[in-house]
Amino acid sequence: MHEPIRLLIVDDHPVVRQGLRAYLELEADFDIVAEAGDGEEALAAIGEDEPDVVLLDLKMPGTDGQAVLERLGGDGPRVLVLTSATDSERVPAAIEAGAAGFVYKDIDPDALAAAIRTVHAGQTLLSPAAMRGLMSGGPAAAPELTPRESQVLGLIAKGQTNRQIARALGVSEKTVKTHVTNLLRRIGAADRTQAALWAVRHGVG
Amino acid sequence: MHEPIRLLIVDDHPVVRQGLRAYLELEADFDIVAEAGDGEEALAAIGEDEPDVVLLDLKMPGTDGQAVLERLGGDGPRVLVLTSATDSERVPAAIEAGAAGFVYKDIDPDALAAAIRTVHAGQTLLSPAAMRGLMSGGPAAAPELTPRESQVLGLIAKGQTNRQIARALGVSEKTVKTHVTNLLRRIGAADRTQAALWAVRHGVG
DNA sequence: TGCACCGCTGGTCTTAAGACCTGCGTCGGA
DNA sequence: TCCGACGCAGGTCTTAAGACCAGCGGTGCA
Repeated sequence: MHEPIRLLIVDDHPVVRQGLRAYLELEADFDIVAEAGDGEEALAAIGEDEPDVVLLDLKMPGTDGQAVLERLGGDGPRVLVLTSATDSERVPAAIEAGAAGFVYKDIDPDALAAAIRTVHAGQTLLSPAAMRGLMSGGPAAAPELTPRESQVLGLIAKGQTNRQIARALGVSEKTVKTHVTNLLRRIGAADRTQAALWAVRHGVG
Repeated sequence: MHEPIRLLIVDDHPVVRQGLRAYLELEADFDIVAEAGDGEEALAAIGEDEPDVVLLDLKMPGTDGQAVLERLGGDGPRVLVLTSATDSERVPAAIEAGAAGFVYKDIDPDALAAAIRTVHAGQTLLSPAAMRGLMSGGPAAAPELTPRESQVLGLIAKGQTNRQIARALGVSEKTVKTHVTNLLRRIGAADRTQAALWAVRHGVG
């Protein structure tokens, strides 16, 4: 009778956490012992709930995934980094800090379950080719925004309110809100402030 | 019987506009014909209300003061730039674009009235020494934030919410809000997004 | 001693923001 | 024709944000 793998899901977006929980709960050998929305909560959960494997998003406001890894110092649970195309430049540093591997957030459920079992078994999820691919080239590609979303993001990055953007573009505020909601989801930002900072980092606007 | 000087006040902060109106209304030879909260409103007001002198803040989200000056192309009303210690690096470009002078926002009311009359009379408010002082040295000095305000601003610039900041600093959210309110006023930002962008530009955080 | 500044915190209130529901019309491609 | 993407816009609802009222205690300076 083997013990289930105790999992902690760490991501600042409830949608991502819920999505991961929804399919990880279907695996009989997984036990999701906690969720955390930021690094501090994650560290607390690691202390209290003693997960075997942490699914850790690196990009979180405040105490982020990298800080968690550094606080752990290679001790404790195995850490599987959740990343996305826009954030993969952080992965090498995370591996350096003790992560046992990484998966893309849009990985299919079976592959994710397999990745969890692999790191739990003490292996790492690193192939030299994959690491080289990650480290080659310049900044990560920006996610695909529609032309209008890019335009709205550019104006957010100039500090405009939705109302101002609506006026500038000659559309309703409701329409702007829709674009904002959509672009936030695409770039993985929780709010406009993060979106503005993202835009600055990625040379938008 | 001479005509009053028709004034347009352009600043995105209602507090600033109200403050200016409060003391300019006391001058018998001034007639405040309009206010505007951003560059587009300003241009519309210039077309409709035909001010003689525009008191123009350069730093506004969206269509800013510089854009207004460029759109005017040196035609139309005399423009007196409202600036603050943190924004004086924009003044030379504004003068280049046709502004007739500049005053600091914290100027005393009598001096402001005199400045308005001066530019209205066709003169400029530029002394070579003042311009040299503006253009010498590097980036403008940051306004004086308290240590705590700087700290909070740094965390805003990392995309944190008030709640997250409160947790990170070990204080109440109420306290964070107070610091935010105070620092927004000091740096002249209308909201946290603008504050974050300001911080990025000024190397805070 | 009085005052200003600082950090902390409570309260009330308004509103901008954002999530999530919906639907329409246009366009392009299978 | 159907479907997805896109842009536009309506609706409902929650809540984070921010303004502005207040107060406390500590510190430093005139």
